[in-house]
Order: sequence, then C-alpha cells, then structure tokens
Amino acid sequence: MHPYRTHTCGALRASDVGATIRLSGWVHRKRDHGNLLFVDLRDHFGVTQCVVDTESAHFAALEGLRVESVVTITGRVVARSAETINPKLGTGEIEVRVDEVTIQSRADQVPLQVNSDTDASEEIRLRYRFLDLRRERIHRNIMLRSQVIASLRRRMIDQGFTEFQTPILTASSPEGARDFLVPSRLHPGTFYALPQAPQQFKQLLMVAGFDKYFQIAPCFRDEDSRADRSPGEFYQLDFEMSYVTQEDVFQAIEPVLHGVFEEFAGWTGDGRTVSALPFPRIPFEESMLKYGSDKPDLRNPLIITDVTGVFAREDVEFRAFKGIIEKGGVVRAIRVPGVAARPRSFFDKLNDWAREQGAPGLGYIIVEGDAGKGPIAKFVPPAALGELVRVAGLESGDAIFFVCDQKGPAAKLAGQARTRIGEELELIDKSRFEFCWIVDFPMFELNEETGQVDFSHNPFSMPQGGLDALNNQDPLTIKAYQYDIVCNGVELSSGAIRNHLPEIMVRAFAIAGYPEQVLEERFGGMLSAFRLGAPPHGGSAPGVDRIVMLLADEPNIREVIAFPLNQKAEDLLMGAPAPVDAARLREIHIKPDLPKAKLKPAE
RNA sequence: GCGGGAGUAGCUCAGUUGGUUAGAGCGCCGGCCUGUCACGCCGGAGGCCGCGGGUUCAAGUCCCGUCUCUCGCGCCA
Repeated sequence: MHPYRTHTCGALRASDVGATIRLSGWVHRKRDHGNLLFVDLRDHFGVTQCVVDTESAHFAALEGLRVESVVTITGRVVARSAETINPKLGTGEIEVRVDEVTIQSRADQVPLQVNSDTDASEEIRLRYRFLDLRRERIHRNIMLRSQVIASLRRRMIDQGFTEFQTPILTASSPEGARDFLVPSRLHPGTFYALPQAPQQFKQLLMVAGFDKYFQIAPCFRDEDSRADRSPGEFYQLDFEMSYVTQEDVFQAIEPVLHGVFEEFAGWTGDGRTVSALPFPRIPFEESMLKYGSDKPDLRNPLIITDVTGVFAREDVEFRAFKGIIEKGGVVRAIRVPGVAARPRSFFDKLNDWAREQGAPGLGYIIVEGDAGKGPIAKFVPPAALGELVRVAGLESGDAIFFVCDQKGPAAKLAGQARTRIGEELELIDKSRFEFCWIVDFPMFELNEETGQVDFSHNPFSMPQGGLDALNNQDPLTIKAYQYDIVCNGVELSSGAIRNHLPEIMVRAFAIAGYPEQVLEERFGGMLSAFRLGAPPHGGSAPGVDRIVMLLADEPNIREVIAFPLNQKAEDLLMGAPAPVDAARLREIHIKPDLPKAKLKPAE
C-alpha cells in the first residue's frame, strides 16, 4: 500500500464500503466523546470523517493531536447508518474506522482558525499566509484563479493567438507609473527597470511579424495600493494584433472575456449572468456625462443629465448655481425615481455625504404632481420646472439631485453621487456582469498645474485623423484610438490602436512639449523599428487579478492572490523588502543615503 | 504626502459617565461523555488594554505625542 494514501479525503463514496484504504491530511476538527472520537481529516480535495474508539491502540494518539496536525490514517470504509449520513459532505455517506495512525507533523496552537469563518486580521493572515490559504474560501479563490488563467490561455490560443515571453529585466516603459529599479553590477550607476507592462516588446513582436501575440504577463509598478490594486506586481492578459482596426480588436477579445465570464459566472452558485455580445461601445464624453466616470457600473440604472440650461434661465434665481455657471460651470442632475416619500433623513444623509466630499452640498428637488418641493424648489418657477421635468424625464414621485461645478469636478461628483445613491437604494443588481467599452478617449489634456497640453493617456496611441488632425485641429479636441473595457465599474484594461508612424509620433510628442531628441533618447529602439517597416497594430491587456476578483465576488484583490504584498508593499512572511550586506551593496555600486527618521537597525 | 477607522487573552470582539479583582465566543490545558459532524457538560491557564508622556484621589476609558494595521484621496490603466 502507498505510504501516504490510496485515496484523497474527498474521494470515498458508498461504493467503497468494505475497502481497506489509507488517507493523509490535516486534522480539520475533532469531536471527542470520551470513548469515541471523530476526526475530520481534510486535504485539498475534501473532508472525510474518521472514527476511533477506546478499543483501539491509536485512540490516545489521535485524541492528543491538535487541529492542523498532519496524519496518515489506515482503516476500513464503513457505511454510515441512515440517520448519521451528512449531506453537507461529499464523503458523507461513509466514514473510516481507524486501524492504524502515523503522525506526520504535529501542529502548535494555530494563530488563525483554519476551520472557521471568523476572519483574522489582514496582518495575521499575511504573516501566516500558508495557514490562511488552507481555509476554504481563499483556497477556492486560488483554484478559481488557476482555472480562469487556464481558460483564458486556451481561449486565446483558440482565437489564433500565440504566447510569448518578454524580458523581466528591461528598460522603463512608457506607462507613466514609477518603475521598480534593479541596479546593474556590470555597469556601475545604471539600472534595469522591471516592466510596467510588456508594451514595447509586444509592439516589437508585431514589427517582427508575429501578428497575434498574447502573454499572461507579470507587470510591476511602484505605486500605492488600493482594494482593487495590488502593490508592486500584478498580471495582465496582454495581447497585440497586426493589421487591425479598433473594432477588430474588440471582436477578438470580446468572446474570450465573455466566454470566461460565462464559464465561471456560476462559481459563487447564485445564478449570475453576463451581458450579451457585443458589449456596448460608449464614447468617453458620453460616459463622463451620463455616468460621471470613465468606468461606469452599468448595473446602476441611474443616469446623469446636464441641466445647465435650466439654471441659466432668467426666471431661475438660484445664485449659488448661477455664479458658477457664469464662470463656465455646469449643472449635472441625477434623476432618482420614486423616492419622494423617503424621510428627510435620506436626503440629509446624502447632503452630509456630499459635504464630506468637499462639495457645498447636494441640492435636490422632489417632484409631486406639477409642484417641486425641497430646499431649492422655491428658486425654480413653474416654467423652469417644466423644462427640468422635460430635460431629465421626471415623473411625479421622483427626486432630482444637483451637482454644480466646473465640468470635470461636476462630472466626478455626480458620478460618485450616482454610485452612492444606487448603493443606498440597493439598485445595483449583484447577479449581473455588465461589460462595456469606453472609446474615443481624448489624445491630449490640459495639465492643471502647468497649463500645458499633455498626453492624457498612453502617448503611443494613434490619434484619430492622423497627422492631419495633429497639424490642423485644436489638440484638446483630438481623440485617440484608445479604449478601456469595463465590467461592473471595474476597469479591466485599457488598450489602443498604436501609433506606428514616426512622423506622427514626432508631431504628437511635439504638441505635448517633448522635442524629438527626447523621443529618440527614450524610445529610440521602437522608433528605429518603426522606420524599418511596421504593420499597423493594436491591442489591450485585461487585468487577470481583477477578472478573478469579479468572478470570485471578492471586494479585495488580495483575496485572489496567493502571496500578496501588504498595503505597504511588504511580504511579512518572507520578510521583504530587507536590508542587504554592505558587501553586496558595494558589488552593485550602491551606497544608501537614508533619511534619518527612516533608519532602521539591520537585524 | 493627506484624511477616515482601528489597536484590549493565541484569534474575533465587548468594556456604560473615569470608579472594586478587565469580560465573552472560539482556541488552548485538564476532567466527564460511544454517534457526533460548529458535538455536549464541568473546571483551569492565559492580559505591559500598541508604546511614551500628561491630567486626576483614581485612566482600557480623558489630553498630547508616537508606532502599527486598514479603507480612501493624491499617485496609478
């Protein structure tokens, strides 16, 4: 017989009754009845109940074992009597009578409870991640992650993509985040950068003629974390295609994402559905207006409208808004159906929330019949109210909330209010995955601080209208072939049709204030490639961690990463980052210059 | 860098207006229990109340400082 096991802890069924078998696993839980002891033995595959009584020489050995110890149990499979069958367990029709016990590993008292839903603190969980990963929920998440990646890979290959590897030790890429740097030993004073994305390499692969590239690519960015953004490193389904239009890119990747979400929508067991193909394409401007965001959650039925015209009317004398409108501001409104009967506290709470966001408040009008009610209704005479009702599509019983500010901040606050109200009223249907493409991003934007025109996103996107637009159009009106894919308010990726023409690149960089020399210095490799025959190409890179997070229905990205860094980008289990010997530092020509307060003694 | 929340037993948390010896659940240790499956019952150990200072007759509780964790903003596709 195999020294460790003949079956896994999830395998035994009624048909195995009578067999002599061997199992190995962790002691999940013990139920000690004095002369009768039940041990739930757990491994990756499941749980099996093992039974031993005082007749057995092994009773004491098992009784004295703490949970999470590892044992090998040899015994006979017996059927459970009808009333002791456990339907919650796959192996619930049987149990194992213990004949022999080998203790493989004794566990001390555990710092977090593996067999319980009681949540431990983030710090404890990360310090003892190997224990945390034994727990059912996160164990399942990591398995989901593996299956999602396998599915993505299979679907990409089926679509005719080829998987490549690109360097980890490389030079800075143009993504705009802070690089992780690796000092060079052979070239004193110089550094590699870890890739923020394989951006330039995948474009070079297109120039090299490989046509359809993909990679489950590790990406590194030295930026602070968020609940949906892991610090340091993350994975993207990075892909790129040659001789494609924007629409070709959408049609290539949509079925992959749709397919994966369909495949795993049932993972949480609550009947989730995926929006139909093709996913809606929403221009950036429209998204900012209607949803107040470039990553709208389409499960939220609330829509924002522009009602600047109403408050600009001569018969409306609401000075607070008028003053802002005269300085070029706008009024955005959110129609919220059927909340007229809500208590005053509902409106006050939203007003307080808006103040916390730094706004003067969240004005509103409640529509009842032909009349408007609420603090600012008195400034809006019947004719103006009529226009408001028409513009915003109001019905009796609705409320309409107002945000007034300059265009950018107004859109943003209205978007936040839309989300807030949607959550408050539980309007967001958690059983849906709603995808959309956001298209026509602006190529340039005005830098608020410097007043200069700057790239608004990836500088390597192709401007719509090409060189002609760059030469003859107001830069701030030029759109790019740049797009994001969004699901349930989560930005899964951005992508673009790339700019493969050096003369357009030179002109675009000139508009953003970079002389040709800078372009040559930083991206000379790509430029020279584009001067030796480059195909038109484009692609995108959906975030794998976020896809898994959505499918696992987890609010935090760390729940779908086996060994995540904490919020301060530390690995508490491995002890990273850590100081290194002076000798190692000399070798790589580094002399630390530490701020005094941050000096920590090397342990 | 900035703002919100938190830090009390191995873990998760409660702790009233400042007032005896700081509690609960789970875990741990011991005892009882032959059909449990979150087994049950009895008993016990375990606390620098994050750390430092202050106010007070008296501080887990109030004040100041500081550290740590966490969520968000800035930053970042």
